[in-house]
Amino acid sequence: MAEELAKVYNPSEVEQKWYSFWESHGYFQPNHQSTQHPFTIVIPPPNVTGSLHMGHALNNSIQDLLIRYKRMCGFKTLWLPGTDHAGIATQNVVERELKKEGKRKEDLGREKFVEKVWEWKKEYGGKITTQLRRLGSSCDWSRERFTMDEGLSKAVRRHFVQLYQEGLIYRGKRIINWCPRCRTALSDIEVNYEAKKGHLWHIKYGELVVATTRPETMLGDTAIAVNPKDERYKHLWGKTVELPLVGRHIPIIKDDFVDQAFGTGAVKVTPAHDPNDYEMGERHNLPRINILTPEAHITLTELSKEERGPVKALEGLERLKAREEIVKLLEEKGYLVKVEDYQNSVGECYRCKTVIEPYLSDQWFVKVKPLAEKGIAAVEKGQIKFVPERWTKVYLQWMTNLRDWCISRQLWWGHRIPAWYKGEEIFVGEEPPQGEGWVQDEDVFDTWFSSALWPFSTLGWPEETADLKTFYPTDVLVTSYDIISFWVARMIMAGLHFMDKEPFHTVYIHGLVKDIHGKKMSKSWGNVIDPLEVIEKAGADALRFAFVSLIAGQGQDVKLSEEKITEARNFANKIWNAARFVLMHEVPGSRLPDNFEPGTLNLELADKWLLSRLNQTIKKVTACIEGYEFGEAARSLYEFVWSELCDWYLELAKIRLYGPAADNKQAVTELLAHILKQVVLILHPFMPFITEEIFHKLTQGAEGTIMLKTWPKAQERLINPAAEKEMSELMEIIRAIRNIRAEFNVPHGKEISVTIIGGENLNQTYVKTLTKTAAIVFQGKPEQAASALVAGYQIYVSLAGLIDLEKESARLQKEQEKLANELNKVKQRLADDNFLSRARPESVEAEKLRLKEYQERLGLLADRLASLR
RNA sequence: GGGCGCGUAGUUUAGUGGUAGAACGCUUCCUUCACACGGAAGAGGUCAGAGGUUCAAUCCCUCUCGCGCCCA
Repeated sequence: MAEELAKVYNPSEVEQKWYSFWESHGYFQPNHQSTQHPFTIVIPPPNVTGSLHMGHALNNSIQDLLIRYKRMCGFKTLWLPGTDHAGIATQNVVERELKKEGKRKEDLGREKFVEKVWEWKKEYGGKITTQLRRLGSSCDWSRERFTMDEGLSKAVRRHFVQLYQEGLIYRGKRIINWCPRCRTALSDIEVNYEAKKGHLWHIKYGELVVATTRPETMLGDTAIAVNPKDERYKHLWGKTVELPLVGRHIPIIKDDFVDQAFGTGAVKVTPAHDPNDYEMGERHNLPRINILTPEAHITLTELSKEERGPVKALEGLERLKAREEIVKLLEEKGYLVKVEDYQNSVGECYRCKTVIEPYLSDQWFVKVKPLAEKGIAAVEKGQIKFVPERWTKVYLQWMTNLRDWCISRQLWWGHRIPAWYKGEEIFVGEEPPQGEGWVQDEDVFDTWFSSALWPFSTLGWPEETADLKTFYPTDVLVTSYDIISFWVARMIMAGLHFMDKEPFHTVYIHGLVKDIHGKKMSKSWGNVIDPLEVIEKAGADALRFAFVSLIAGQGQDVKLSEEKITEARNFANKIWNAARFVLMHEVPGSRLPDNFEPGTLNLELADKWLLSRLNQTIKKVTACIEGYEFGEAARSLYEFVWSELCDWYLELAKIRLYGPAADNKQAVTELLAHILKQVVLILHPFMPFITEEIFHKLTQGAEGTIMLKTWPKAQERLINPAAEKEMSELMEIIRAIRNIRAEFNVPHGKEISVTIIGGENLNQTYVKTLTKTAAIVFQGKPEQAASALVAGYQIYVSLAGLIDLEKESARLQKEQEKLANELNKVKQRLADDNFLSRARPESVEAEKLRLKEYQERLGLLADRLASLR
């Protein structure tokens, strides 16, 4: 007998052991199958400041499942890991640290601050990669990358310089989204719009009344606009009005943009503080007067001396405070006509939720249109497929409505823009310019400007490395739908432009992890489940299996609960105990050869049945993984292992294992070992740790790691419909007898006698063992018996002294009712000429069969009932 | 306003043009030698509502209601 296993599986004892075993042996590296076709995934790089949350856990469970599967299929498999420098987020974290010491980053200066971030990164940045290891992720850590590595930084410079040379990058003063807290520009998609309750202030401008949600910006008004179709204001065209408080004279202009139904139909125009007003300003050549500092405090420096005087008190006020004060002033001076409640949508910074300020400043932009066109074409032509398919539309919609991408950020942490200035001169290049007096641009790039290159910068681009040649384009990108626009679209554009080849052929989009009620997990809700705690308590395998089995077909959000994790943990324990059972009965030295052929054994019905089910399961699981139906694959494995293998087969195997015949014992133990081996192989991508542990116990270490074993191929000739049919009949019969035992409270230990009319050819041993039956006969209807009709057999369980005639009659009547109901439906259908003439002939045949069957069963039921009376 | 998704047992859900499946929870029984993180049996569903297509709709189409998300 082999080594005895613990009664309860303890994941924490084995998981870390196996991970270091795998990593130290280099099994995650692609060189094990060096002759095969490559299969590559690049990890969506988590923020270097981050720690593992459930979103990562789901995302990486899926990637690892694919990677481990492909590796077993013999691909030269690379899963390339790394982290992202996450400009704003990381800078914020370190700034917060500084704040604890009472310092601001300006106190350190740029160089010292950036040094500090690097230090911070060195100390804490590895956290998430350790955590990814805990999850079992089989990433090739020897190729780990960071977006600010020298190589990747070079790639970013190349990215910028080449686009600049191609005329796809320009610098200019534009209205951008400004976060006054982060004090940087943001791209359009980094702003989240929230519906907020606000007010609409109606203010008298000369003889006009304008409505505005932002009265504080009036200091920068340079026009009033009305719609040219608006007859109400025809008489004012071309005239000027005096701007209240400030006294500036501003023109009344006509512009189609103005919505006649908004407020009074006349709007104030503030070109420096509103994107639409900016456009109007462009069309009408209006001056742009900036009235806010980068911190969004009022500044009057662009006002003339005369204008400044009356509003002097506002200088330096924060924007909301300024709003209050200006409203107060307007009211005092009689300019305020009325105030209405108004709901409008307010942009917030996606990092810190501060209200965004449309702000006029010098920034770098990418002309995305030409890049987007390629990105659209690649998807339309099917070179890139989204799974599930519906995300294609989201992607295309976004790509067709792109505006130029603002890529400069006023941060210190990030890739410094490789542009230098000397007076009016500008130099753009990968290396600094020669000569004196050049000053480099202060700004850094949007982090996404570097992560757009991730699928090839990580492989060595712009160098033509061997890795780049082998592994680009990558195969599948696995990510959630919330970064399709941030990241996926941009990688596609960059890949097509720089590599002339789409970066991946498939984008697998999964949902977000929510709590059981579909609510987002957040600290303030208190509904966060920490993946590391789960791994600690239930094991990484359980967490992974819980996730994967929760994945539904359409990429819905995943609702995670403690219960689901417990279920998965219990499943791991079930697998463990099945293995324990097999190993307990293992015949010493009966190690399975690689070419073990189960068909050569002396097989009986249950064996044939299980082999058939196993091969069906292999087929199903393989097809599901290939078709990205991971949830279905997991459910099918669960069903096979728990119900078919454990609940039925192992119980039937015990007949031989605990019985007298020694030769049968040999066959069943070998078969069990074979089955277990196959099971752990197909489970391995789902639950890597427990399967490695069992595989090692089973093979006594002689076959090395399970990771590099070949993925089982379904053997068609072992698929046995006859055996499946026979077994399922037996299972029905057994269930029926058990049901009778339970209904009539037959004591657990008491053996019964059963009659199965016509059941001579059934496997009696199975029925006897699983129903505690002493004797089975095949004819004669016993008195004092409960009966059942299944699979065409009449079954009688003798219950002398136990039968309650009332109860049995009630049971049968219930059955009769149900059947009569069904029979009626069938009769109706068969009486319908339309059905007979139009339904498929097979359907009609099936109905006729059912009619016959129901009638027969009803007849028998009636007999039975009559005999009870 | 435009778009997308979802409404199936108490809960979370799978699924299919032809008798609706599971898990958890619940009820009853069982510490039998793989497992009580277990086994056996059972109760529980007008498949959101209304129309339509069809011989036949939970499934396809339209509308309504409810929930969620994205974009403007």
